[in-house]
Amino acid sequence: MSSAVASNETDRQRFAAIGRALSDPKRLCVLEALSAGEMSVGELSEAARCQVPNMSQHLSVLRSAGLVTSRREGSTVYYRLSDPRVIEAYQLIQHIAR
Amino acid sequence: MSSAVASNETDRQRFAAIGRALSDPKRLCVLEALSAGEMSVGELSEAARCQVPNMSQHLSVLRSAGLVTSRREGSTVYYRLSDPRVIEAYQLIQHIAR
DNA sequence: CTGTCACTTGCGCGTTTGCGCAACCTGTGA
DNA sequence: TCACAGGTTGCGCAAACGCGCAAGTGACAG
Repeated sequence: MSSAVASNETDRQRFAAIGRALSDPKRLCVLEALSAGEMSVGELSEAARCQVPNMSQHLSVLRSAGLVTSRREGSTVYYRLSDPRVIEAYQLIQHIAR
Repeated sequence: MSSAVASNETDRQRFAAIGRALSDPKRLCVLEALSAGEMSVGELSEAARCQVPNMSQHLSVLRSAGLVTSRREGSTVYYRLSDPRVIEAYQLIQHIAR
């Protein structure tokens, strides 16, 4: 079966976690911003027009879904996409939405 | 810009609706089932091991996100994927989750 | 040690979500 | 007309979510 799609319940829960990470406009805004490269939490919160604690929570959702990774430099934390396919998936969704 | 990803707030809300549709294991189960072809609500509820009214609500989420369409034949309603790219997107998510 | 800057975490609130259950439509056949 | 099978819709509840705000942590300069 080349179009392998079938999976078990626990797998689907992991996949659903990714779907959930993609289910909020501000988190999508973060992905768009990070597609241009690394950004700090402060910069991202400005891009999404929300407060820093709120952005930190959104980033934690994206991080536990495995879509972004973080790196600390001094007191600043930089986030980046963990996988270029994340943007591919997002673009596919954009096309599906026409 | 070939990797066009930027969008405005209202667009992102539509994209987020698709993400939300992908954020539940039972709805993903539906997409897997429908990747093999049309199915009735009763068959889908059996595949996802849930009650028919519950499945009907999940299908309504998928339908308003534009991922599935329905067709009535007698008293039976058949659902199908509205776009083959839906499965592509789901497979991408599966790969991202490893 | 004391601020201070950059984040993260905890808490409380209002809203949304998923679910079971009952009621309601809508075709189909008798 | 009646009953029934296949779906949909409405309701109520517990759990999860997004958010603002306050407090906590970590790194670094003075």
